[in-house]
Amino acid sequence: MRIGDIAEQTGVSTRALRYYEEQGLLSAERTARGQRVYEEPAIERVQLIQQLFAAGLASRTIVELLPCVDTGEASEEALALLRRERDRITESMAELEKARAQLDRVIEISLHPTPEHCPALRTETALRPA
Amino acid sequence: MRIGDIAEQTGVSTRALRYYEEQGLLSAERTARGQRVYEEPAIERVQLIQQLFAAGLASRTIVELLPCVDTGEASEEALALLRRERDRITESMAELEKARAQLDRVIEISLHPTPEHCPALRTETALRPA
DNA sequence: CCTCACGTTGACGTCAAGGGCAAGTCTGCC
DNA sequence: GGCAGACTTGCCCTTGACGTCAACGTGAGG
Repeated sequence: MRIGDIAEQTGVSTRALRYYEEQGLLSAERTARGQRVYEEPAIERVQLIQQLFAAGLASRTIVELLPCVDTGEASEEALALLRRERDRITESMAELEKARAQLDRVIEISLHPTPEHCPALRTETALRPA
Repeated sequence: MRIGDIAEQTGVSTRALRYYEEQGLLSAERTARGQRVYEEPAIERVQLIQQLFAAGLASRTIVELLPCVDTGEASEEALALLRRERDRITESMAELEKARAQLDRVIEISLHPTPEHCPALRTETALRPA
């Protein structure tokens, strides 16, 4: 498969794919004339990379973790990195949940306007009658 | 309170606070000579802004939502925006969860190496005996 | 009055993940 | 063998949330 095929099947631009290669995230064989040739596992690989990007991992972090994903082995160092990133993700999820709760509260209030929280709704005071 | 106090109490840099003002996220009175003066609610406000940033909202989006947060009222448009962002956050959380699961899997495997998944662990095939 | 930390604006730098363009090359198909 | 479309590298551009530096004003204590 050539780069355009991978782009089509993953929804990732060819520019991005070349960028991944540049960053050491994705490797490809080459034809005699220099064109990139991919095997099917590349699709899965690209999707994994996208997921990790979406989770806020930096390319430099991903490049350190991919070998572990491939071999199933992780040095102490790599293991620590894995755990740090996992914990960071967990924290991010908590942050997202809090932010979503804030938005939900505003949505609720704007849908059911009651005198108490009309003027200035504060997280704490809005719940008390005072 | 002056800008340094807010910075200290929120952990947000003075540069960031001025940026927030520039973006219309945070307002401040001024002394006769032009120095910013904040009231205490500014602290809460800054923390809210940080939360929304952490949730991936852009400053332009936040600037549209803050009035709703203050008044508890939202136009149809604002309400739609609120819902879009809430849904986006929900999606992000799902993405994070998937990525975390991937990392957890790598951690598990590297901790309990077994022959099956040593060579190349694939999401699907790793579960089947092959 | 001096000092010195703190404040001001303005402008430019950074960093990451690509976008986009140019100029040239390759491939597949008629 | 010719053409269109896909591919190559190289390079600069973009966006957002600030960092950083410069050059200068402010204000409270000694």
